Amino acid sequence: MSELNTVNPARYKRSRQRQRILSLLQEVNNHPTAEWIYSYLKPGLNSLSMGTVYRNLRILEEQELVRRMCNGSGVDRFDAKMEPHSHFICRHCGEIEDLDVGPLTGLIREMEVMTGHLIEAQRLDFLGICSKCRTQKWH
Amino acid sequence: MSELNTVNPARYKRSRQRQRILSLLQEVNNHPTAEWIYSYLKPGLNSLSMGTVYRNLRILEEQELVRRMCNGSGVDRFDAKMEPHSHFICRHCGEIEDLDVGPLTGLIREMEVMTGHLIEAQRLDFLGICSKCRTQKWH
DNA sequence: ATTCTTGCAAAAGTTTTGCAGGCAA
DNA sequence: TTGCCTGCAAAACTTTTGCAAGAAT
Repeated sequence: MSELNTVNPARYKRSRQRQRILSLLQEVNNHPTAEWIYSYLKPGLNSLSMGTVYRNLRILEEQELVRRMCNGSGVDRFDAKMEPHSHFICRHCGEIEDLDVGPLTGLIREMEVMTGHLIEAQRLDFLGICSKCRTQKWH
Repeated sequence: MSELNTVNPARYKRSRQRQRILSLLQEVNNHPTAEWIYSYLKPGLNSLSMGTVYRNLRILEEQELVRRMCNGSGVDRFDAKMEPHSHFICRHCGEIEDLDVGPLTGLIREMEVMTGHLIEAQRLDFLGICSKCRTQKWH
């Protein structure tokens, strides 16, 4: 299991900064931005810089330990939950919640046959108003 | 039908630039970037500027005549096909193809009951290797 | 006449990169 | 020792915005 949780050691060394970034992403479920990660880790890693955060997020993404999510806001978010799942995004408060929807196997097969493409992954987001926001008056 | 193809006239005037941007998006199916739209229209609209392109894309998006797609590249793409559909994105050549997958009604209901959220829209992308790229050696 | 729109240029905001020094193997 | 990694700062990019002039109603 620990082998799945580290970068390829033949290609990358172990650095404290990268370890902390990965551990943090694996512990939280709030799909943080690079800025949030930086602010969170900075107090315990005094010399940390944004360049390092961004560089490592790219490496972790390339090593398939982290996934990048781009919503419309222009700021990317990151997620270390790698099992296939979907997201619910509240268009009022912006909250992103994981939803356990497995791969849409039937649909994928159907699309593969119809198009001749090889489908390797899916990305499924639901947009709407979350239950908390629904109970308020503005909706 | 033409009423559905224009912005709210009580709120916005008709401008040549905006008309051209919308028409272009309704004619093509290549999910272009703002830069592509600008380059395409510039020859016939000599004074066009990028600021105008971006401003109008926002207005068209707000009027629900155009949808914004953010892939991981940091450059947004735009789509005037407003019927619910999915996308196939080739991770080799980058091509984006429309797939006619309607709303996942059953799944949406299930998720709504389970979470209490109100689901208003879905976004479904398939990622993989397109049939053209599959026939080449690099895969 | 009033209000929306444009082009231009500057600004804003996020992400990337070059470099010299530091750390890991 | 070799090569990856970091911090810093500058650069690169995409997108937004202020403003004065122009167009639409």
